[in-house]
Amino acid sequence: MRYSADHKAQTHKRIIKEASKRFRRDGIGATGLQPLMKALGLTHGGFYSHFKSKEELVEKALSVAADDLDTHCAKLFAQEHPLVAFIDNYLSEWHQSSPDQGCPLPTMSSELGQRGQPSPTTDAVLTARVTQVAATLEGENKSQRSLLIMSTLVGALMLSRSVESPELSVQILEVVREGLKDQERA
Amino acid sequence: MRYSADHKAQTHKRIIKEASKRFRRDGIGATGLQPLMKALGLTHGGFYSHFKSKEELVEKALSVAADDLDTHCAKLFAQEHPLVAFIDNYLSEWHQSSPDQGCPLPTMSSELGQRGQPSPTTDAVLTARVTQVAATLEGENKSQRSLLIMSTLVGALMLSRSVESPELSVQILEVVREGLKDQERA
DNA sequence: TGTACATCAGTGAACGCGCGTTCACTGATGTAC
DNA sequence: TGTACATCAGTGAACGCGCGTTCACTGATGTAC
Repeated sequence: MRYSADHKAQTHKRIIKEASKRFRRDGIGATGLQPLMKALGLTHGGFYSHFKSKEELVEKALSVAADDLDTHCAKLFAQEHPLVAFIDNYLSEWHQSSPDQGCPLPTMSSELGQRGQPSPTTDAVLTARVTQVAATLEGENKSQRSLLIMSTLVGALMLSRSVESPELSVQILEVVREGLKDQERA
Repeated sequence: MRYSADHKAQTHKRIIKEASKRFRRDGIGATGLQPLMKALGLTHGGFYSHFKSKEELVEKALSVAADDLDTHCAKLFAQEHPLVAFIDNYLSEWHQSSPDQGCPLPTMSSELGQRGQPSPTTDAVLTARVTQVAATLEGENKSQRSLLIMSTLVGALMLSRSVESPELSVQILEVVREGLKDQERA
């Protein structure tokens, strides 16, 4: 059943979009292609007319997650207090409970490292944020301090999501959020 | 073939030990019980005379990893400059390239969170380190500042391991290591 | 001390399952005449 | 404008594979007499 004009491109995008959500929410290994395609109302066989392997999808999905994040962050950094806006957003309860729509670093990077298939996109996402954050800083060693801030944000969000106690989870967000802002104020 | 006295206890420990390495190095999902038992010179069927499920092994292995870390950290915090020793060790190139022998937080916590089986041991490991670090601090808000330091360490190590570029990997270690020490000196 | 028996850590084949991937096929649409 | 044909996104059964788990079995050792 041949479809009109850009139907394939649409489906292609839909697969990547859904994958980029699932990879971030459940992890790469725990995301099956069969359930993924089924969720889009498609059968799994058709997958390979879009991608040559799961690995290719991983790379594309990570890339799309990176683009989403770029768009999202552009708005934050356009605000009056860009660093405050970024930190508050990164460690918001919304971000903590929406891994499928957020930064791929706390969810996907450890698995990508363990798989031995590290992606240039990981580096790109990290350096993009480091650059944006650095631009908001005053004084010396901007990029170094920015890298330190990013490490803290990624670590805090991952821990906040992984911890069993809801109180500890919230505490991590709050303490790190306020601590980081205090640090750069001083 | 019945074995002498404490033979079972020995094997039990060996399984947990090997699992705690593999879970940290490869991830939980990517670690098969069959290869794990084979690596110990055993067959996979015997696994269930030691544990009732893989999940039980995960919990025990995480617990052992936590104990290893406790022992290791006790030495560091007994040194003259405990915080410096701890930070330097946590972000050392040895730790970065030995996930199977190091802190389980950067390797296992995100997967535990994603699996929806968060473990109290995750919380225990984190709070143990937070308490130890807090005890070395001067001034106010010790536990808050300690939690911020731990988030930074965990995030930095995970990123350093996940990033593609070796230069960036080393840079993360160095910058965060020195940045954190500077911060607490000031 | 010597023999019969019970124990049970470990064996290895088998279970169903979901994985990533392949492939012959379908059939609605676009194109050519 | 109407008809014949080519295209190819998507179908769905099947592939081999490794997973976690089960289970009837083995056989060296400890125990009982």
